[in-house]
This record gives sequence, C-alpha cells and structure tokens, in this order.
Amino acid sequence: MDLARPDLRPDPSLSRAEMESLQREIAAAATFADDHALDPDSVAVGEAASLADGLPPARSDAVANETLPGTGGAGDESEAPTVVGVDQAFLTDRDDGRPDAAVSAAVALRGGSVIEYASATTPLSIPYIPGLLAFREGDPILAALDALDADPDLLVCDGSGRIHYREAGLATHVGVLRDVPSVGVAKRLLCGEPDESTDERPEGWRTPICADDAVTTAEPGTVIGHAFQSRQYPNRKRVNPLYVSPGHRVSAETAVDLVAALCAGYKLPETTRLADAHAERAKGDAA
DNA sequence: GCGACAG
DNA sequence: ATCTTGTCGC
Repeated sequence: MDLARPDLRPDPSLSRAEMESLQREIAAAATFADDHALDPDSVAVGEAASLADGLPPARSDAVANETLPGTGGAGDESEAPTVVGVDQAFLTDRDDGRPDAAVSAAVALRGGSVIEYASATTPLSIPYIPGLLAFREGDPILAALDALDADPDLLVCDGSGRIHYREAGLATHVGVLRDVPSVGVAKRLLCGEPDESTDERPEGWRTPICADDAVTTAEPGTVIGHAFQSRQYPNRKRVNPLYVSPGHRVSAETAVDLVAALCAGYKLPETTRLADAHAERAKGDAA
C-alpha cells in the first residue's frame, strides 16, 4: 500500500482504546502548518462541472505527469498542483442485515479539470462510530488512492481533519499515513465551537472553530478549523456552512482558502462533488 | 443518568 | 452513509 508511515497503520483487530491511542500518535505526527506553501490560486476551479449529463471525461494529461528523460523531474513550477478528492458510497445487501462494502472514489483535478478517475471496493471492518470514522473509511480511501496513477499534491477528504476529539480525523489520518498535504471538509460539526454564530451568513463568510472541552489533545481556544459559508441562496432558506479543517501539512487558514478556491458555485468543492458522483457511478456498476 | 456525536 | 416523493425556486 506504500505508506509513508507504516508504523501507524491500524491493525484490523485494535480495541477501541488502542484506536484512540493510535489517533494520538497520528495527531502528534501531523503538521498543522504550511510547509510546502500550496497556493490556493494555483488550485482554483473556474467553472463547475455539470453533473447533469454524466461525469466529464478525464482529460488525457500523461505528458504533464511524465518526467522527461534527463530533466530534473521534481517540482515543475509551471504546472498546476494535482488535487485529489475522495469520497465513498456503500453497498448493502438488501436481504438480511448482511455486511456491506465501501466503494471509494478518487478524482484527480489539475487546473480545474479532471485528469483521472479511480475507484476501489473494500469490505468494511467496523461500523460507523463518531470519532473513529477513519478506521472504517481510511483503508478504503487508501485503496482508491492506490488505484490512481496521478500522485496528489493535496487530498480533499469528506469529513473532519483536525476538528476531532484527538485532532486526528479522517483527513489527518489519511494525510499522515501517506505524508501528503490534506484538508478535511465536513458538512456537520463534530466538536469545537464557532467563534461567532453561523446563522444566515453571506457567501464567502468564515469564522474560526476553536477547541472546546471535547477536544482532549488541544488547549481550549486553539483554532482547529473554520466554518465556511460556501454557498447561499438569495431568497431562500438558509444553507449550512462547511466545516473545514487541516488534515496534514496545511494550516487552518490555508485549508479554508484552498477549499474556497475549489468551490465553483455549489456548496461542496468540486473535488467532493466529482468524487461523490464517481463513487455513485462505481456503486451502480457493481450492482 | 443526560447530552453530543464527521460518514 | 442509506432508504425514498414531492416540492420549492432560480
């Protein structure tokens, strides 16, 4: 599976206490600061993909991904970073409470357009438990990333990163195991407290999420993410904000700037919309 | 015991 | 997350 930190890979038979302990190690190994200075402008998506008539085709981008013989290879500044969105759908046996499987999708974007789709189907180990989501969805996500040829400069995960009881949400978990910059985008708040009320805020508005008593590994008041109003209707009922947090190697501020740049008129960033749609397609193909 | 709890 | 119909508004 090519993990950057194989020592932190969860054993399938961990107890709950062991999973929580591993999360503290993962959080300790995580960096909640910008080290490679990903520029939000370089990942910006101009126009939203229209999911109405199917997913957009993956643009062939083999040349840009190739290392030319005799050339340096690393870090071509003229090329836009590869941003990979991951999401999953689940298969349930209709018959009698049979165990289900996760269908994970990874979609790679460069310069605002899709360059590759990948997916993987993985048996599920544990049920959903708040705070332990990464132990259910982590391996399936890694499997989808393994199926991807492109190598990510940034991962966008469906769920929290640092906004987590032990600062080790799904985005942090995956980011640390692969040692790749990552951000978490959640539709609901797991823990922490918004600085200001999130009611009826205009598009583009944001406020810090500060650690509260539920966050056991951080001083109360530590900024662990942001609420971000990515979308708002002019005349209609309110839209809930997104909860954006650093996964790994990204600061809270940059995380929300990156997600803002990846939004193109919908509540969810394009990476998430496309990964969600691809997971549904793959699920349908399986069934 | 009660409340809170990503996907 | 998943199971599902209609409904409102741009």
